[in-house]
Amino acid sequence: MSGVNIKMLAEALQLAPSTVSRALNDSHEISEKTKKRVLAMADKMNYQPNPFARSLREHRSKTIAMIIPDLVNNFFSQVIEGVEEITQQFGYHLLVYHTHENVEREKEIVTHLLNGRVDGIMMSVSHQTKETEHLMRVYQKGIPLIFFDRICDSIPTTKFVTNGYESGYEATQHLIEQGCKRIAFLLLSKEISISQQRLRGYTDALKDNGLEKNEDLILMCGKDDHYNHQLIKEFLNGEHRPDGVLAAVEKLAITTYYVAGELKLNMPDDLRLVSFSNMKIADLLNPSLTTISQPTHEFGRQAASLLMNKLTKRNTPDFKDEIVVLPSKLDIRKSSK
Amino acid sequence: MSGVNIKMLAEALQLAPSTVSRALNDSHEISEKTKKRVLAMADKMNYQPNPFARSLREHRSKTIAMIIPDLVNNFFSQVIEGVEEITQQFGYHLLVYHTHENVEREKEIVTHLLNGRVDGIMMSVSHQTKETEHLMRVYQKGIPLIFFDRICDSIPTTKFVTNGYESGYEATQHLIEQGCKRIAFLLLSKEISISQQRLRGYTDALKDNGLEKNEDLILMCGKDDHYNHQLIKEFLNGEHRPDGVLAAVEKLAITTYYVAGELKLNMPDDLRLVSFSNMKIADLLNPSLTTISQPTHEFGRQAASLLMNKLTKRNTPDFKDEIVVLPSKLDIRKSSK
DNA sequence: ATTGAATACGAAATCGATTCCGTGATTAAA
DNA sequence: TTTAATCACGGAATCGATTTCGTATTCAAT
Repeated sequence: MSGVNIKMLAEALQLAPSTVSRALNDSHEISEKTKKRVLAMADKMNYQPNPFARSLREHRSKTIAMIIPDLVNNFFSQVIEGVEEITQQFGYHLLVYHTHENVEREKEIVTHLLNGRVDGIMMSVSHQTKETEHLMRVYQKGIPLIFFDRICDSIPTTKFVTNGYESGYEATQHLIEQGCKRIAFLLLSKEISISQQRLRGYTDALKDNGLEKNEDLILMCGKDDHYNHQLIKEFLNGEHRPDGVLAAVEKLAITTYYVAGELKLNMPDDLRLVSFSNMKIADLLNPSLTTISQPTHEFGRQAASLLMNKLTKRNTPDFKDEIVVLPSKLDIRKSSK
Repeated sequence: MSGVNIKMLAEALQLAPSTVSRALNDSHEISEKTKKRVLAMADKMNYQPNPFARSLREHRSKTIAMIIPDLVNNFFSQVIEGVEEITQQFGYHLLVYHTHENVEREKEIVTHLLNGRVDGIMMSVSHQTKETEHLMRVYQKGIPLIFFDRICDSIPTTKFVTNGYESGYEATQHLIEQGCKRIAFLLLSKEISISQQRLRGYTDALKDNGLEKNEDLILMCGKDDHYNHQLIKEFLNGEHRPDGVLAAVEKLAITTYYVAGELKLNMPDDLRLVSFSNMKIADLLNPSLTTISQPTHEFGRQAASLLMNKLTKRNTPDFKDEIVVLPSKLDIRKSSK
């Protein structure tokens, strides 16, 4: 049934379990000769240490958790790739949990991880998570915690974000330079926290270019695609329709494509579009989509590296309460040119 | 540092640890009154059972592993979503490992999972994994193992695949009906195992329609995008260029779009294209892409359900050595119409 | 020759939850 | 009223690896 354990190994070698354990862990207390014998026998008997016995004793699991809202948006898939690249190098295991933007689900997951199952947590909070008590408990328990993208400000730890403000500003500036006079901003009401900086960049760019800020041009969309479609359609069909659109999230840009098609609006002539997005085939859309893309793999790699460093090196100081900014990149394509 | 354990709980309640354990597990040997007291105190002291102690004792981890080649292809992201949906319902944890199409990496991962860390494994093998000894070891160890999409025939267990043959046939038939005479098939050399059925569907459809099979129309592409680009460009630029293309994987369809653009080939007039793909925005490509999409979430849900059933219900028979087929769906769009 | 320190290993406790085996008390059956 | 069964719980072993104490030997130093 189960495999060989250290006791069986010890018996086969006519040694005590303690000696075998030390030999396997390359302790200086064991002679080279014995070490070789043990290693050889362990190999021969195909010995695999029991991870739970070890974790129980050592109070660490060599496992970290990644808690994310969703995967369908390929942003997080790409981040995971980056994370996994690092954790594998360190021999750590990666548990993945989805909150599906549900705060209650997030609480459950986080609470379940309070029992030591993981040595560290990387997470992106579910939209406007107001309550932070469950996160504070993780922090106070001393479990290394890192936020990325959707961060929680009130927890004093390191957070990785992208430069939403600058990107929003840059994208808006670009649209203005292309001659847009009425630039709209599309965002998901659920994503306020992350979209807010993008929105500020947008409004500041307008202001700096002497364009009036117009609340009517800021369109709050919801979760339902069909509803958004109607909303955007009315918006783009109105008398005072915008000549430029900056979408805070990819899915709203997609909907804009559909609506533009229905309304026979020609992009970029009738409407210029820029979107925050990590789509790989922006080039292939009709017209190709100007995007602001985040350094997803870098997100994963840097956050995971910081965590791995903390977990594997002795006397590492606690994470600084700071926000690390990884710049996004504006790729201008035909939808805005 | 660490949390409260069952012994501390017992002390606070003036009970034996064994009694507390039984009360928490709702044993019939414990009176209702005591159970209530224990539950209340456990709640008050914020007791969280140690998962490693439990796993060590029970020889099960309530964790399963998902081993996949890659995530960038959103096929697997979507499957994971389906899996996670099920595992969460059962309170199971999900470990994710990527092989990056590297057989050696796959062996390492699989071998590491032989120690009981997971109760079950769901995997999609890295391309043409010829050696199956490492998989056989998992099977012989008695760890429930399920394959999906990229399966390993020689292991007698349940495998989930999609109907590549029928889809390949249907797509080819569709292209023929649209008037294509010279239909090409694009595949990745690394993906032979999975593309082979699609290829057979393609060739049979040609045969059944009285079209000659032409080896020159079957294009083996490689891993490098740039190389593929050149290859496809020469292919589509030749004198005997095809008037229809069936791409076995999405990335080759993407490259075809680029090449068609460069060569000023008009789709669908000069070239009709159909691709196996799970892209969500096929509608938005220029022209919109006709796809054969797999039921990804269903893949994840069904495979995970089968596994959960096996792990949580007593006396479940071993997985049958069978192949479950989940049909793909042809969505005809402008690239082929 | 005696003391001191390495050297190389063994015995047993430990991590925290579960469970086998008892055992005193209460209740039901004879 | 005696016997048997049931109830409700305690004690201790157990899962498998690590680690704290020991201890018997060897070797060098005084």
